[in-house]
Amino acid sequence: MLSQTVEYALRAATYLASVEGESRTVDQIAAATRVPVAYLAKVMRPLVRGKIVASRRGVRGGFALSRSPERLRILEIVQAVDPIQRITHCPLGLAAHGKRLCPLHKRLDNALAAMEEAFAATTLAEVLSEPTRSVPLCDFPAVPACRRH
Amino acid sequence: MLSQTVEYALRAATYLASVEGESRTVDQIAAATRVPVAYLAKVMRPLVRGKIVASRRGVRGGFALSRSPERLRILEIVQAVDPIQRITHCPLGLAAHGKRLCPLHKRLDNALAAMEEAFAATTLAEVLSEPTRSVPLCDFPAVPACRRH
DNA sequence: ATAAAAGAGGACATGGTTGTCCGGTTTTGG
DNA sequence: CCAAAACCGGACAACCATGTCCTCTTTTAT
Repeated sequence: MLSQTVEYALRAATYLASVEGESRTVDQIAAATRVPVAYLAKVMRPLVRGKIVASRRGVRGGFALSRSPERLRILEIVQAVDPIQRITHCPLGLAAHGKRLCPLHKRLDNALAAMEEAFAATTLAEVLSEPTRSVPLCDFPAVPACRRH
Repeated sequence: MLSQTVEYALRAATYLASVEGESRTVDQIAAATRVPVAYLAKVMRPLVRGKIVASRRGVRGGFALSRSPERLRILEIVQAVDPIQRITHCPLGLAAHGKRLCPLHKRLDNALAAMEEAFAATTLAEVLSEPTRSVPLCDFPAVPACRRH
């Protein structure tokens, strides 16, 4: 239902939020979030293009959130990586209705809207500061920051 | 986001609802709903297994809704054909939290729940008797019933 | 200047979804 | 009983999502 890509992107973003704007390499993010490194590298690209994260190449490079977690809604991450396709016209393609959705597809679009709404309702900051005592992304052990140097 | 399979199943069910419990062959349903015949045949099988529709083989056979549209929620069709996988435990697989969902996945599951809720909120009958003047499944022309005989 | 670190991007493998096809089985009408 | 109608089920093709790998480019430290 939700793609792996979305899952991975959200894990990465949550992790980057948890280190408070600091920069982390793909390897660090992958290790922390249990995502295949090589694939995560691909997932990060649309996040960069979508200005969710900023990337820096070269030594001491990596990825960092480009906005504060308070201003980053989960929906933005989803849309950057695997956009929710709202139904804007009848997939049957008959022009007779003009732009009006038929009842069935109106309902389907409502369902998509509900999901979109759920994603729009939460910021990354809220995920981090959940009222519960649990740690985001389960309690994967604190990941060492840059150990070199 | 929503699979083709779900889309097709819902079209088929809506069509069968629109003919008031009468039986229709795969070919008739496919023509009415603009779905590839051979694939629709596959989609119908889980609907049969899920008791959404009943099938009859042989001459004058076909598919018919096994319940009245008032009692058929869209969600049931979705679940029969391509079940919404709710998130019941952290996909990171760490046992430390026990059965508790981490904040991120709680939110994701909320989104899935919202979608599930939207599907559960509507019956096929409601799709057919939409307050708007539009015809379900767009206005594909009335499909002739069994012309033989 | 050079070497190492790290992201960017493309080529390729794998698996699941979508879609086609065909033979088998059940049912009905004559 | 026989033939036609129709669903059942499995084999196979095409395509996209997922995942791996390798090379290129950028950047920094020495």
